[in-house]
Amino acid sequence: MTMTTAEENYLKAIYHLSEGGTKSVSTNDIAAEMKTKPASVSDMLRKLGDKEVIEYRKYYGVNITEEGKKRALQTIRKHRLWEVFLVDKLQFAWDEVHEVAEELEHIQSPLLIQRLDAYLNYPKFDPHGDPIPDEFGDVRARPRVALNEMEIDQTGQIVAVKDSSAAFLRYLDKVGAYIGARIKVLDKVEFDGSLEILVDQKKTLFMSKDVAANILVIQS
Amino acid sequence: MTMTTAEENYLKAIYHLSEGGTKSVSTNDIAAEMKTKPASVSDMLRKLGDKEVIEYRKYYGVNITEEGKKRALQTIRKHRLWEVFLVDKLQFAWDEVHEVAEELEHIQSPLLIQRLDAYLNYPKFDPHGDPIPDEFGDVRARPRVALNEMEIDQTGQIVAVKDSSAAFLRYLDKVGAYIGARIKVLDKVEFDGSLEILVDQKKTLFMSKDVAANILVIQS
DNA sequence: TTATGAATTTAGACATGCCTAAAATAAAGA
DNA sequence: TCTTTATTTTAGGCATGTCTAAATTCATAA
Repeated sequence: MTMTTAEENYLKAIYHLSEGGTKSVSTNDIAAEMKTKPASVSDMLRKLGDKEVIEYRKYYGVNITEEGKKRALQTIRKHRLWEVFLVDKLQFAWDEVHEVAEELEHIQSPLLIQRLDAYLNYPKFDPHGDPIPDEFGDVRARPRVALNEMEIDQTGQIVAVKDSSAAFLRYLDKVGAYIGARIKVLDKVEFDGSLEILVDQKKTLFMSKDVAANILVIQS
Repeated sequence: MTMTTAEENYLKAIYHLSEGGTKSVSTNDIAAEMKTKPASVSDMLRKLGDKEVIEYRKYYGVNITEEGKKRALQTIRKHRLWEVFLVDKLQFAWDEVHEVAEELEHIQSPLLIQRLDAYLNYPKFDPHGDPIPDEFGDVRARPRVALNEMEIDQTGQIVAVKDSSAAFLRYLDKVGAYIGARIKVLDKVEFDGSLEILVDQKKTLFMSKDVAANILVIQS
């Protein structure tokens, strides 16, 4: 069973929207992610349901199946391997690679991906720090550290929070330290363990040791 | 003005069918080349005519325009650069690369091609010995030598004949030494200058110096 | 010059993937 | 429970690119 480029893109979006939660994903959310209209999404969900890569109950959103997850991870694997290629071999900057990888990921050739993987020396993470699934869809989680344990000049990406209270999340949102933000430790104050952080290469912000201890980071 | 993958493929086919001759290319020939039906070709010719990459007079075949030639050569450039990448970097065999390159050539990113070209060290020929057009569409013709001038162990590809009489072409066809065949000189007889040739890595054949002098080869 | 046959084009269908507008459904509040 | 509102689906249309079958055009040979 082959999938079109559009089908692969929808499945990838559904996979990403499913990550973390166990709840079904809504038509509206998929439409927003794919930058299409809900009506187009309904059409596609019927098709993906027929192919049994998602479980689709009209009006109740979708859940991705095991088969669907496997497929999505293969596409993600290809995307991330190409990103490594573009950065490591062709000198692209890490923030220039996404669009091109979005096209390259749909090339159909298992041999190509196998050879590319070997050529890149079996990388485990892409230039954004995201893990590259292996050919079976298994991913190696990158070890997380609390932000307050990082040293000056180390960089990474915020991936989670320990305290997910609304108040804390509101605070993070306010200062611009969202999940996914790329950060660098500019300074650490000996006296109280507070930190100065550079967010997304532009904004600096100060936070107490207690706040930093609640933020989980993967280092890069 | 952007072109779809299908349009690019048709234009490339028309370019190849135009090579050499100055005559227009027929709908039937394009259909054969593209493995589609003449009716589908007619549809596409109208579209390509509207875009002014071909000159299309109903019932009289098509001629490619200068703009069309430029576009076709860009696609061919991408195809051949990817072939070099697959063979030089990913250890593909020269006869395994065509299908994959056929997909890769449609990736839209001038920067990618520019970087790939540099990374491959600005190759002038692809693994089949075909010239790679530069970014302006100019091609460097590979120098041709008569087969009888080649030395033992040298390899190349038959690209033309000096004597194109029907009798000679019939002879070539009979022994399997068609235009495009990849050959290797296995032995040369001092006494009469006759040669032993390996064709397409499987068939060996003997030919006189006079026959060999009529066969033009690009060396690889 | 006209008829015949081959090449080509047109007409009408179908699949994919998108859209807008209208209808149907679910969920939440009175 | 009933009604309102937001979400979702369906209906119908459009563009691309394919097909078969029918109509048209060209070119050749009687």
